[in-house]
Amino acid sequence: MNETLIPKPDYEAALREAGVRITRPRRVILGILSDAGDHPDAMEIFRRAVEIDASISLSTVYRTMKLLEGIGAIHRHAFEGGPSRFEPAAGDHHDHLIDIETGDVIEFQSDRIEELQHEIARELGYEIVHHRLELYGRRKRKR
Amino acid sequence: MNETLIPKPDYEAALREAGVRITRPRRVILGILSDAGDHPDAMEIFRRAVEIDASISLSTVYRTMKLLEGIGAIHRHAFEGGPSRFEPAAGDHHDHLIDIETGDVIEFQSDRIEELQHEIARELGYEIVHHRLELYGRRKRKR
DNA sequence: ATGCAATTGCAAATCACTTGCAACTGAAGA
DNA sequence: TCTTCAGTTGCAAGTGATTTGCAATTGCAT
Repeated sequence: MNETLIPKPDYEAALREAGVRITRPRRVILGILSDAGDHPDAMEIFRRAVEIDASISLSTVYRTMKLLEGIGAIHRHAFEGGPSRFEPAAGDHHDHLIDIETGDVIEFQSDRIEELQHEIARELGYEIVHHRLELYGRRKRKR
Repeated sequence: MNETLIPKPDYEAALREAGVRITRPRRVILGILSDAGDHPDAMEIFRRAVEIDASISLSTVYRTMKLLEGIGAIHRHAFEGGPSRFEPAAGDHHDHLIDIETGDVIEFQSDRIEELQHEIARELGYEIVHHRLELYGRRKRKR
């Protein structure tokens, strides 16, 4: 859709900065993440990885996702009733609308909602560390 | 805090209406849910249940939660990084603020946010079936 | 090129549930 | 009240997603 508009995140630099090795399996997984336009889960990433290097293991995919999440390079989303799905952390903050029929994920953003959230938290005596806003919906058939 | 203000849901009537038996284990679990002021998970409900009737099994707790969720008597919340937690469906809609230090759950409600959500979904060509809004925060120390 | 701690693949383990099955029990009817 | 029997239960085994132990491998700083 608009892949060309999104700058590919430089994962290798992030790894180097985190002081971890840039290994072959990591390079493969990172490549997949860089040009994933969707929100794949670990198994899907594994499937794509095996196409490139058959020796990669699912554990390594999980370990790499955890590592990348740890250094803040990707975000993990545990949408309802399914495995975690991942996306590059690059780009600005957004929330998700999940098509309950297809599993498609649509990103959206609302400053107004963000504001309201902080306002609510503040009133309750809390400061938000992070939040989760997911809309589960069904495509309206145009009439 | 305000247990006395919340009407205890009549679970037994709900079960009867759903045409299922009111058994001893169910009565015990229902009793626990009725006066749970918190948002316990299955294991916690099981622990409380065993106090009352040592023969209750964890499977029955899970089966009962699924049953109650199915008839709409309770809501299931899968907060980040933990097992599902439950709460009576009685009372009006609200979202949750989770204290990331203690796990405490605070309920809040914002008509404005609800409105905005529908507006956003509509603009994207979707109708919301349900949604999930969770704020994860830390208590502000009063100064 | 060498050394070795970081990393990997594989298998086994864990966590939160779910399910198969034989025994048990509400509750509708005799 | 007593029967009857499909709905329920406890227990153990099974799942799906993810994590972990460990021995073998491999980046990468000498």
